[in-house]
Amino acid sequence: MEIEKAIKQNTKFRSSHEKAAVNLIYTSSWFKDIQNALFKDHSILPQHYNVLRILKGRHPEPVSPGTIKEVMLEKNNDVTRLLDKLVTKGLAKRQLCPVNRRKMDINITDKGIKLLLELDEPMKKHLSEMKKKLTEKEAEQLSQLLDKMRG
Amino acid sequence: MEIEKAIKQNTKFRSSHEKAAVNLIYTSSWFKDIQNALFKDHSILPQHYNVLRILKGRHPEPVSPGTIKEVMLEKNNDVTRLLDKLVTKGLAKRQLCPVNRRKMDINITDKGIKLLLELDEPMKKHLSEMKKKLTEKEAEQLSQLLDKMRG
DNA sequence: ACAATTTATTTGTTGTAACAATATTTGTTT
DNA sequence: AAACAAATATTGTTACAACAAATAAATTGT
Repeated sequence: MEIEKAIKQNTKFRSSHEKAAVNLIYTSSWFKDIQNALFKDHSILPQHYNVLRILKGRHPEPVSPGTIKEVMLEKNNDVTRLLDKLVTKGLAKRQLCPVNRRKMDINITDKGIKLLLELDEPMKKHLSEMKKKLTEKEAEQLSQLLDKMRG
Repeated sequence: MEIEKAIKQNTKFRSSHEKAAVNLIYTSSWFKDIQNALFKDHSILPQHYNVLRILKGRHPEPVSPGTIKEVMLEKNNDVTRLLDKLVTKGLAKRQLCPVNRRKMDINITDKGIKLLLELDEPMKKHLSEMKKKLTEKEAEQLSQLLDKMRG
């Protein structure tokens, strides 16, 4: 559905750029609602999943909160308390970095890895839904436009 | 910058669709950070701005919280307390709807309209930044791809 | 070696988001 | 008309986000 109809807008947008901006916010919110539902059974949010993926990507190397923040999709988050939650849930562990004691060494645990494995199937299904809607070429094009938009 | 570099990803994405999904979240977060900064001086969030725009769009007709929720960009929000804030700040007013007393009549105030006017200039500037990065055609294309992604 | 600066993370606080539960009014059925 | 169901908004509660301030360790300059 076109964005005008999705938000029941009667007046036209002032420009294509404004329309694209509104569409970006609307679509990302729509997308995040779907993701939230995906993770809900495991009582985590998309941000937590994102961090677990980062940790697993470097496993068994530890990662510091600072590095996590740098590579996270949504940088605005409170990494300390986000990690608190993962540690409390037993999905990650946190130790003082012996080399630089200002830092923390964060690692994913076996339980965390297991959780990612469990989420693998639902995630694939989620992506396959997307593949029904966008061709390979369109997905690439979308990425390129988003890259370009950020300049 | 390409999304891989933006999030310092060493491994390749599993598919173009996964890349586009990650890029969507990353870009919308980036975009929202900019918007947050725009509204910060007035102590409101993008959601509040969005609601004020909706109210102004129908002014002087009142709008109910339910209708607001329907047409909001981010539907997940708590409309009641979002309106509480606007009312407290004197930007909107809330009265019982005389026709259907389950409903509330929400209106934008003069102060609210004035705030929108003040934000008009910064918003235009914001959009013109975007116009430097995407051509008219590209902005349209982006909207179309986002529409298509939602199916 | 010591003070000042920078880096890395945590903590405190306030505002907002998510979700379920609760009124309250209206509409529907018998 | 009374009972029941649906619609609409609010409230309560817990979790999370935003931002500033604080802590603590490493680095730099003198």
